[in-house]
Amino acid sequence: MVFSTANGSAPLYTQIQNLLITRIIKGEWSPTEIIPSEIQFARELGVSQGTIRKAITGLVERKILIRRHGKGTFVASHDNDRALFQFFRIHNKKNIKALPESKTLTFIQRSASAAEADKLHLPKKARVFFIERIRSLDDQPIIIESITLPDHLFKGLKDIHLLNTLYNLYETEFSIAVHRAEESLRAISASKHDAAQLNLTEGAPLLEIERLALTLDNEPIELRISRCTTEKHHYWNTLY
Amino acid sequence: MVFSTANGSAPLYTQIQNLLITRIIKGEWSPTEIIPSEIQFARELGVSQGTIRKAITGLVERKILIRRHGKGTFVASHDNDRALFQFFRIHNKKNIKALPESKTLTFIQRSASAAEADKLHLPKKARVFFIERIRSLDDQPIIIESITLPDHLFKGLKDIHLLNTLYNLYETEFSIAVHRAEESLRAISASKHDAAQLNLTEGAPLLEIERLALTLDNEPIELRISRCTTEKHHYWNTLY
DNA sequence: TAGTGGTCTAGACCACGAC
DNA sequence: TCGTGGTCTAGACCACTAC
Repeated sequence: MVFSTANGSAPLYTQIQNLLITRIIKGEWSPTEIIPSEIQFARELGVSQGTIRKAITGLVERKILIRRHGKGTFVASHDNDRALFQFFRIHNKKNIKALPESKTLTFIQRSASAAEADKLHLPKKARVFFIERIRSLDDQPIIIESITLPDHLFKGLKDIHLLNTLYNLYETEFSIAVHRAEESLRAISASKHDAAQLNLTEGAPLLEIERLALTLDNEPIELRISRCTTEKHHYWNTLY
Repeated sequence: MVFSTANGSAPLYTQIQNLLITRIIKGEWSPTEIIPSEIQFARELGVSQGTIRKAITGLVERKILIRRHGKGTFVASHDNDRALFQFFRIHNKKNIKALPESKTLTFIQRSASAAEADKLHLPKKARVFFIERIRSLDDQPIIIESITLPDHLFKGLKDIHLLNTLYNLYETEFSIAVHRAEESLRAISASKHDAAQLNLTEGAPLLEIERLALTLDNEPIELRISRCTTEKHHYWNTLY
């Protein structure tokens, strides 16, 4: 048995969860890839299938793994569904969401601001990619969004890449899997620039969403600031 | 066996979950009260303890029940912790929350507006309680909040009641348990009234949170509109 | 048909809390 | 000490997917 059973040690299934997470972080299996079956794991680790099931169930709940009945267990990935249902919270009046269209305004490399470096855990003035884009819902420009990415993680990123869903792009082209995102929301006044892009008057109230995307390893890899007009849309959340 | 095992029927643990939910809704056990032990349930329902455990685990995850090791399983309640950690999302710059102080400005009964009646599933112009209050964080007025309650559910509600945490009050005084809340967030401009109460200039951007609180039975029981200045605070959310 | 995850059982043993 | 929930096992059988 590879696990500690000493008095006071964590339960087996917790140790197995940590083992799985470590192996996923090491890249032993990538998003969308299948992991060994429960029975194989049970044999490999010398525990019962029930214990493996319990460990995997926890990771499924944390959206680290996905089970498919009859097929196997897979590392979670940012497909369009996840982008839309887990990570996009802007709804229209009927409380329906639609994947927005995006138009890139700016795509440059520059030095990180002090705030960006701080939030992305980068050295002062580290190089970053900076992207600005407009997102439209129902053919109306609703969101102006600025995205900052550490350039050492995204070597070779090109303007053309930005057509895809970003988190899917990070995964497939740069082997960076976003696991969770932390958002803080504020109300601000539209700048002249914001207002021009969103067809509003300067000073109009905008919902500002600052999002930091993190990997399973808790490394911040994207800072995204979205400013949204909420005349016809809103940010939706459910509390339990 | 009281359960269906016909081909195509839901799993036992799902049927047991539904049974438990039904019995909680009927009021067989109230928030904070203990429910029978797993072994008792297993005997009563003629299934194994493992199946009961699986059913209860699901309800614990949905925050309908709470387990206490060595003590028993209890119906979830809105204590201060839950109010603060699950249902209050306003943080300060250090990303710390503090339970706000409240000062009541208005406490009246009146007819519901069309929007209120619609959202609370009430007949047109049904009578409601309407409360307006200011909430302060760190001694600063931050939030102006208006609350609408169907008066038939809150018979005898008095101004004096409002000193408590509201969801706890609903539970203990009116036997109404809030299970979840749906929020929609927008940016708006402060009205003259808002601005005066929050020491702001008219037109300042405010974060407006419209919250509908629902019971386990999916009945809406409170409509709450909070307008927050986000100069020194923000709304915090994590996505997975 | 073979392999996967999904359900359910019966039972042993552990850890916590109240008495 | 007793009753509670918590962990872990071994095994039966079901349901879905692919071949």
